[in-house]
Amino acid sequence: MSVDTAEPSEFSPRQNAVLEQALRLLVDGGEKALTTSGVARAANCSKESLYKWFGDRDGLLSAMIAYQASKVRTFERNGERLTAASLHDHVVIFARDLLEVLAGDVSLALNRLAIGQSNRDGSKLGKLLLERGRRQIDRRAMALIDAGKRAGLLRFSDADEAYHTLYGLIVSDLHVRMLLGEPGLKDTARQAERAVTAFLRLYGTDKVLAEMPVLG
Amino acid sequence: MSVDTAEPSEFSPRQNAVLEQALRLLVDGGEKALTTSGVARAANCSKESLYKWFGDRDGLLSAMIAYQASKVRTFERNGERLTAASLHDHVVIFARDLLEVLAGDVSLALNRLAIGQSNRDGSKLGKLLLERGRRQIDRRAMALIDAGKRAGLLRFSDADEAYHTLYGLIVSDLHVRMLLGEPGLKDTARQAERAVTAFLRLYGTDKVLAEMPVLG
DNA sequence: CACGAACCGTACCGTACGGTACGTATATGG
DNA sequence: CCATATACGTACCGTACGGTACGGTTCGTG
Repeated sequence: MSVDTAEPSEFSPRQNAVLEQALRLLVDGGEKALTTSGVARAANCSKESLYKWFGDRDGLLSAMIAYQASKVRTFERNGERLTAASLHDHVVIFARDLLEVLAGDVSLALNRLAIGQSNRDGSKLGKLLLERGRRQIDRRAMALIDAGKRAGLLRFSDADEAYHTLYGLIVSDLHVRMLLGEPGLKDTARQAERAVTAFLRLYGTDKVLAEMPVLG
Repeated sequence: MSVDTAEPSEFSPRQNAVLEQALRLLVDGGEKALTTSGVARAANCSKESLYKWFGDRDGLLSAMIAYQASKVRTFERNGERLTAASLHDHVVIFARDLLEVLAGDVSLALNRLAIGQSNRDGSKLGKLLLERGRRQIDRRAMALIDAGKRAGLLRFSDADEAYHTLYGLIVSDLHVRMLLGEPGLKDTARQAERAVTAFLRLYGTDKVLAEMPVLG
């Protein structure tokens, strides 16, 4: 039940390999397939080592989340000058990346795992998942729309509110539907484009709106 | 396209009482607390009756979803004449109701349950939850925005797309956050108001936009 | 009242999981 | 070459769950 999060090389290579196998088991068979014996067998390690490294089953689950989060790296934007067109493109890319991440096997499996246990353990895993898994993508988006504001392309008083609006426009109820087992989105590109168009129509300044097609 | 659902009194009163207790157990202690023995004890019935009525544990879970869905009734709109103000008010009320439903104890517990099992049983429960639990609210919203269009207050080509936009604006990532155990929304009224304002700005005709405050 | 169906309470069975203990192998360091 | 630490594989234990069986009880019906 460790709480502190040391970013660099949180686990040994051997432990990472074990966590990788555990994630694979989880993705393939859901939480029920994720038994300590199963993980030990799949990773060719002993249960005793599992308990030594991760404490107990919950510790293993937390470690899986931390490990997966550490794998996702989002490149920071460079300080290039934003135009209406480039802002649009960047936001579209962000939208597509977001949808792709949320629709990923491992992401869905971990979210299902955390949600399934969230009203039993005081939502410890849920917190972890939100903090570790979401921070990167949130920061990227906030930096983007902040840059848009500084370039006089976006207008808003509350950046957090604007970001949540963007998020809702992009994701809608897709995430929950996928978590419930519905087959993935058909046309993510179109969905991303629609969302960004709506977002810019809501928060874009005249400089942006001037370059957008008229409604209808 | 959808499975036929025998609406009236799907279960006997006794069975409904049992399902009520089962839901209570689920809400209080999560899926782990929902054991067949526990349900039998809480509802003062025998396990044998449980298996006779619902087949097996999955049957019980499905019955719980069906029962809960049958309890939620959304009054149909009457054909009153819509104005810009009344459309706004109706959509705000819808938004608040939607947030309230999604934040409800039982709804969250059932969604967690279905999500937790969704990659094990072929998402049978997830399908059931989406079809039974969502249809009512979807129909209500579609009827509302359709009426708005017929009254010349809204403009869109694809009603489904417009509805999903509205849904995303209202819910954003709140549903998933709550499913992950985050404490509920502070100010649902404000959230609903913001969402509806944005929605009307995107899809409202001049008749609606004329009555809205200028941006900023 | 008698009969049968439905149902309750409990005891029971097989299984499978989380967690622990132990004997063995491999590697590292003096 | 030995000593120590680390980790593997397996066997084991207690527990708790899903599902079944059975005797006793209530209740509706002729």
